[in-house]
Amino acid sequence: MMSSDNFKLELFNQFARIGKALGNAYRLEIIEFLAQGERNVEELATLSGLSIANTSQHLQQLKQTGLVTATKKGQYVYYQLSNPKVIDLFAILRDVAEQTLAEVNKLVDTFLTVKDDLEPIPAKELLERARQGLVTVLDVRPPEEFNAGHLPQAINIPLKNLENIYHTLPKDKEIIAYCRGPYCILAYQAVAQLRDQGFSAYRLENGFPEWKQAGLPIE
Amino acid sequence: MMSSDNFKLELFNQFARIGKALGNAYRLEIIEFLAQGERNVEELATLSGLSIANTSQHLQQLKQTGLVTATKKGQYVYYQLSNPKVIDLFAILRDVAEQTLAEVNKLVDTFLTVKDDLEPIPAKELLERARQGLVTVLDVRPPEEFNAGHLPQAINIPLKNLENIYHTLPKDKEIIAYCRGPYCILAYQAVAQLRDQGFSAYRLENGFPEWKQAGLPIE
DNA sequence: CAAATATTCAATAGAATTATTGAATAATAA
DNA sequence: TTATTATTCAATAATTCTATTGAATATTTG
Repeated sequence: MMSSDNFKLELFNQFARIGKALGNAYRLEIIEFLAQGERNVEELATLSGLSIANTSQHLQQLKQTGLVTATKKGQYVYYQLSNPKVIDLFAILRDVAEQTLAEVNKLVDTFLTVKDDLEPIPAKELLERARQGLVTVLDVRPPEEFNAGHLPQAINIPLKNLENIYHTLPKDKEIIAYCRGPYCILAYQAVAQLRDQGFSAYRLENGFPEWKQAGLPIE
Repeated sequence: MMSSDNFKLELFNQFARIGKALGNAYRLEIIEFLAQGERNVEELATLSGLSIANTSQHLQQLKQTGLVTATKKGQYVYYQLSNPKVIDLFAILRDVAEQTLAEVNKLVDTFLTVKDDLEPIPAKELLERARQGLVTVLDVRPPEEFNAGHLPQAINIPLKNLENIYHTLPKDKEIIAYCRGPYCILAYQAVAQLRDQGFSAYRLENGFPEWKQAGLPIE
């Protein structure tokens, strides 16, 4: 019979497995990608810039700790987050990092120079204003992520297309841009470009996964 | 100027530092001890069974990731959690582990055989019943953790003293025992012993730190 | 049936992590 | 001032982690 000290150590070793799984930048990035919707190995490798073998290795680790699940479709293996709480876990990990690691703030201050987040108006108010056509909600993620789920009334203009399309946007409406998460550069760059063109543009602080996890409506 | 890919990788490397810090069973245990109140190196070494040098090494890592802070008092260095959100982070990490790692449930089912948690009666109701003297709230942590903070109306009987003291407890009142966290064995063992002696005893599901983080009153 | 494609596995090398041991440092007590 | 105590540092060895490379496996296409 296992002693209570051994039991506790074994149990905490299991908890530590989750910590280890999150202890690598690429695996965190994969989690962020999967938070937008399921992806296959090749897509994840391309998105992250890793080799396919290395991507598969990281996915095996995430799978073995139960953070992701896999589904075979033909010869493609699609990966999903196993549980929406993984989004909450990553969100609070980022939050803690933001508050405890000076380097996070230094990086953000240096690189993400478009400062003002959207004033934290209630999500319900944003939804109502969007419904009334008073603001443009702009999703700058790739189309397949938009298709997997997005904010109600959102339009999808991936950042790389923005330069060619912004002139079709009404200038008399505020634009609220959002992306994969709170540190997604695409939303920052979109807001910067739009402001350069005279638009009144802001960034939603969180991304689509956090919005969804908050129980807010999605399409 | 840092490219946006580099920026993202650097930022996620910072997030990964938090994951790595949590990727070791002993550091998680230290976090759980510090969640009850500040401790010095020697105390933490004794509680965890690690050498003082090794304990200090783990503490340096936790300090460098900002999860703990240190305060010198005479020749003693006292460590604290830097931020109560670290308790939330550990709680959700456990929660995710519970849902994704079969081994967690296997360990718990095998070792913690006293099954019924307290029915999830609202904390407010528990508090009111304690105030009216209808239940006994029993804190089985060591006295220094009890002194650092505890549930209102709680009495402190460390598990090792319970055998000699339980006869002083009123048998006509339910006993609600709590400890350091949801998997703390001391509360399980207390409940088992009390039931053996004919008491109507249950375990509070969470520990003192989670109670506190929920904004519930403490003494 | 063979070729192509997607993915995983296995082996390897280098880097990172962890525990141990002894030395060094800082603060207090005698 | 010296001895004691508490803690940290540094070096080392063992273990674990990560990326790479090539092979193996599974599925689809021609």
